[in-house]
Formats: sequence, C-alpha cells, structure tokens
Amino acid sequence: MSVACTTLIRQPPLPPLSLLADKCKSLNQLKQVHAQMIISSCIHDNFAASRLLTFCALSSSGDLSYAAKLFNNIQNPNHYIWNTIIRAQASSLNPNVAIFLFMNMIRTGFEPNQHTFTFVLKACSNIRSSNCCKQVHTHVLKSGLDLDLHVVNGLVRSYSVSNDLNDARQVFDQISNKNLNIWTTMISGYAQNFRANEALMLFDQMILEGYAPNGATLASVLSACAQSGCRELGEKVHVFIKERGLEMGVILGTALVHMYAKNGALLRAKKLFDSMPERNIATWNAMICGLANHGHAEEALNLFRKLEKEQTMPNDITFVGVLSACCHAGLIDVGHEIFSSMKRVYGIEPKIEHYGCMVDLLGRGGKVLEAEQLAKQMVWKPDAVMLGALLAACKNHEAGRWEDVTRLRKLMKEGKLKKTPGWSLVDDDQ
DNA sequence: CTAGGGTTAG
Repeated sequence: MSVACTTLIRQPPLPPLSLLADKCKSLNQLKQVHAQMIISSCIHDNFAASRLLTFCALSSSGDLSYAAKLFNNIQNPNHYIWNTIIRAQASSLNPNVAIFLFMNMIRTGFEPNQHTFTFVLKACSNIRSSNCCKQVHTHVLKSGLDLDLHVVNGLVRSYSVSNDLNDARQVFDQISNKNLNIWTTMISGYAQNFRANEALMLFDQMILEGYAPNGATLASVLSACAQSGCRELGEKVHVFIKERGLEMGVILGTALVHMYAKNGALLRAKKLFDSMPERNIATWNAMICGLANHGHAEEALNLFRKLEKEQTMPNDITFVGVLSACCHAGLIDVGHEIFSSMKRVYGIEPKIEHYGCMVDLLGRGGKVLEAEQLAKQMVWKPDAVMLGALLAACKNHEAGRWEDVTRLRKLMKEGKLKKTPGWSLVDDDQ
C-alpha cells in the first residue's frame, strides 16, 4: 500500500487529457485519448471534447467522419464546437453539410458569432451559391455582425465567387472602415469574373484613398492587366514590387508571368519564369499557354517536355495549352500521343476543350472522318466551336464532298450533334 | 481556455 502511494507520488503529473489531445500525432493516438476521456468521464467537459474535435476535424491526420460522430455525441455544444464542425465541413467535399449544421444551430436557438459566419460563408463560397449567401446574409444582419470586417469580407468573397457582383459591391460600399483585405477581395472578385476594367477602376480608387497594396492585391491587379491588355500598368506594378521589395513568391511571380505572356511579351515572361526559385503548375501553365497562344508551338512543347521531368504534375489546363500548340503547328501525331497520355499517364480525364483541340487538329489536317468520330465518342454534345471546326474541315479539305456537311446536318437534326446558337455562324452556304 | 480574412494558370 505505502509502496504504491510513493510510486504514485513520485510520478510526474500527467498533463490533463484535454491537452494530451493536442499532442496527438495520429488518429490512433487520438482514439486512445478519447477512450481515456470516456473512462474518466471528462468527455462531458466541452473543453476536453473540443480538443478532440479540433484534431479530427481540422488536422491533416484527422478524420471528418469521426469528427461528425464525435460532434453528434456532444450534448450541449458551445460556440467553439459548433464553429469547428462547421468550419471543417465548409472545406470538405460536401460544404452543404456546413450550411445544414448552421441551420440546425439556429433552429436550436444558438446565436451564431462572427467566427460562425466566416466559416459558413466559406461554405457558401465553396458551393458558389448566391442564394445561400443571401440567406446567411439575412442572419448576419439579424445578429448585428454586419460591421465585422471578417464577416463582411466573407460576404463580399462569397457573393463574388457566386457571380453576384452587384450584391458583393453593395456590401462592400456599405462598409466605411474598410481594410486592405476587403479592397483586395472586391478587386479580385471583379478580376475573377473577367471584369477587368471595374477591377482596375477600384484599384485606382483604393490608391486614391491612401491604401498601400500588398502582394495579394497586386496579384489580382496583374490578372486584370493580363485580361485587358494593360501591359503599361502591369509593368508599373512590376516596378512597384521591386521598389517596395515585396516578396516575389510563387503567386505574385505567376501573376507577372501571366501578364507578360498574355500581352505577348514572351521574352520578359520567360526571363521571369526562369528566375523564379519556386514554380507551381499555374506558373507552368501561364508560360506554356502564353507560348502556345502566340504561335510558339515548338517552345510550348519543349517546355511541356521539361515539365514532364519535374515533380510538378500537369493538370487539365496544361493539356489545353499543349494540345492547342499542336493544333497551331499541325502536329497530328504528337497531339494524338499527348491526348492519349492524358488519361494513361496522368490520370486526367479529357474534357470537352481537349476534344475540341483534337477535333480541330484532325480536321485541319484533313482527317475529317477521324475528327467526326472523336466528336461522336465524347459523352458531351459538341459545342459551337467544335461544330465550326468540323464544318470548316469539311469545306476546306474535302472539296466536292458536301455529303460530309450534309451528314453533320443530319446528325444534328437527329440530336446526335446538338445545334448550338453559334453554329449558324459557320452555316453560311445556303 | 480554443478559431477567422486576401493572391496564381483557362
């Protein structure tokens, strides 16, 4: 008895179970802590439960379904617990669950706080639903948190990505004590919706009001410059970045490469590309697509070969660039090879754009039947661009064989090829 | 007690 007591006393005190949850490295360890919490009944303590939940909901070695079960077993969740599960579900594969939880929270009479709104608005952004934004927005107004800058930023962001720029702008305009992040969110909203002029006008206004842009702001501004061909402003931004000594990270670097490449300043783009210490797939895509779109097919392909040797994985956009390079250069065999490698080597399922490139490539090369077969084997109906390419191919390469055109028309009538509004543009031989 | 925002390629 006395021996046991001394042993107990001599042992260093264990950290409380709740803090042990924070130290877990794996789900298995966490499950052991969870078990101990159940045994010692401290699982009923919300703080202890919240540490468990945080690990399985948010850590990279966590498990969302375990988190969901854990959450369901918590009798009286507090704000932190509600917010944590909503936050985790908001960036899961099914962000609707976050909205659903949010509604449940309200139904049970729990008042959302500013954190709740930022997380549920993240879910709205991820499902890109303007209606969801509007519903959450009414709750924001009800709660009186409509002046919280994090919440406002979430609203502007989620309205913007749902293509609802009017509502985004309305929320933005109503806030008098804006910060840089809100300006950046609104500018990026315009830029990402291809409304470059509005993005640049807002940027002007931001500068007039005395805000100094950061790298994130400038990345969006450069994106707008790329879209609208404002190379002059783009270069000014480049100078500003250098003068201010802003860190040329991968995002800002990519935005600059994109701006130069899109504006046809391929040498400057390439120089910058080569000087970047770190590149991601967007950087490669900006350069490859820039080369391809300006008629430098060989260089685009060479760069793609280089990319294949890197540890960076190409994505579907890379292949749009590479295949359109093949198309411009008339490289049928190379195009075929790359098209088939998409799925075989990289596990990327070709989309309609990729088929479009191939149909155009085959059609221009006079392989009208092959092109048509490819168009028919897709799971989608051909779009106007593809039909245009097909009809052009018939006209240009099979002179006298008007039955090709007739056959396409027949297929369209039968609904095997869908007639789209743009189609009439090429149907000019009545 | 614990938590949140912005940025790149088409």
